[in-house]
Amino acid sequence: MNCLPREFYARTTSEVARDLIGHTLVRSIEIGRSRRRLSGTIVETEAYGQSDDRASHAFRGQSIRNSVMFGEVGRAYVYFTYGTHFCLNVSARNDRTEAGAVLIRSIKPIEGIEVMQALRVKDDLLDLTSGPGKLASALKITLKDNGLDMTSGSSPLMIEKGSHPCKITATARVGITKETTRAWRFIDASSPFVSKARLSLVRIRTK
DNA sequence: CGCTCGATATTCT
DNA sequence: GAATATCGAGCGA
Repeated sequence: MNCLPREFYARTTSEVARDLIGHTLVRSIEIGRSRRRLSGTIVETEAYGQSDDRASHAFRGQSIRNSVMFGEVGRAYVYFTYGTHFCLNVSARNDRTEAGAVLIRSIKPIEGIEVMQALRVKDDLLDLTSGPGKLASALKITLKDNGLDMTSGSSPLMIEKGSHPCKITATARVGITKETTRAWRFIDASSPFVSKARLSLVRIRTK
């Protein structure tokens, strides 16, 4: 359909993370007997590598949890963390790398906003999907979605082509304690829908 | 506003 | 046992 093709994800994870900004995350869920389409524009991502990246889940090799990071690119890697939240990644890496993924941190809500508000039990648009845990909750993403093909138009979770913004900013990743100086977080700096990351951790470097 | 802290399950040491 | 790719309530200014 209109999905980003598999080849899009077969590149260096930081390039994929940067280029995902502006594309559209699309979610299809069942409510009773009908299907609802939820979507939003990706405005914030983070790249995670493997043996070169001590902050990556894949750093110590393959396990049950991170196996999607080692498999086919363009698939959903969902994990559970802090006992309460799910986070959505898409697997990506170039052909010289064993594993990698891009964490989708924030989207700007577009379609199915009232459904997201009900799932989040919150109305404020700026607080609806501005963070990886919030976004997963608003789109009803759980471990059941781990491994879904995000390049297929028939998948309940996919990424469609959007318009790439002209100005993207790279900053340090947030919420990690290792490799904190690497500028592998990418945001559409003009969007108010990026997460409110602790500013003290963010070193701005305009690209 | 901004900062601190507790929740809470899975993974890692 | 400790740490965790987080969030939101509660507090003080």
